[in-house]
Amino acid sequence: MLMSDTQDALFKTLADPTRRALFERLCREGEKTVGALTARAGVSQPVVSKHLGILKQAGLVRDRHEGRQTHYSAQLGALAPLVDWTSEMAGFWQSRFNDLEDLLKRMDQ
Amino acid sequence: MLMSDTQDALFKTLADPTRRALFERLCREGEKTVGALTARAGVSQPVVSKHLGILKQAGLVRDRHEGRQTHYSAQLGALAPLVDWTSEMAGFWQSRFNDLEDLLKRMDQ
DNA sequence: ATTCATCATAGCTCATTGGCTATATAAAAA
DNA sequence: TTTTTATATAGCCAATGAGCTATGATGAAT
Repeated sequence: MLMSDTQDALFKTLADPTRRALFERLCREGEKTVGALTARAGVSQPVVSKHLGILKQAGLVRDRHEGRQTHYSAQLGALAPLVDWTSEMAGFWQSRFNDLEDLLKRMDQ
Repeated sequence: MLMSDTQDALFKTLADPTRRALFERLCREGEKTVGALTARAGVSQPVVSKHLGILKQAGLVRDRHEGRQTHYSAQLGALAPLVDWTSEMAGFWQSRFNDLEDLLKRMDQ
């Protein structure tokens, strides 16, 4: 799997507000059951389950089964590719500004 | 405009691979015309223009008109809310971990 | 054994959106 | 002035996806 696919999955996964809110709650409040998450999600339980499945597939959460309930928790390390990507973009930006040749090239065109 | 709206716009804007590729090229290679971008985008010129419009609306690029061509360039500062968000999530994570650490320390005594 | 509680899956619908072609706009060239 | 070039806009279509309800699967409780 290419890194760009990982980035794509991350951006796509976090692009949905409901899904991002679920992930944020897990980051803020720690492990939660599907029921607890549903209670304040503003959408139905199947929708919550679906979103959690997508978050899991992106590596952003993990699940732990305990009896008949499933506990979800945030996997913060999964955000690393996103941080890397932004750093990379910032790096390109800076190197272009520090590179006199490119600067002159742009003034020349 | 709320910050969460900004984050939403950023994530949504960068979720599309074609759009993200355009932004990446502008970060890597600096200012480009629509024509230059279209030449390697793999999609038609109107599609490129549309994506650039969306990137502009999200504050990720700016445009400069020169004669009959439009030059686009990346506005890296627009990524700040994204960096802030990831930092915030990491912060919640860390503080919860520290709370747990403190709790365990107290239980240990 | 039966019922209840919890979560996941299936199937549907509607809105969004990314792609296209055709065309409008506007500047430069002929 | 007419034509060509560069970009933007309009309008269409097909695919995606986020929501719903209904139901399946499974563990706990009665």
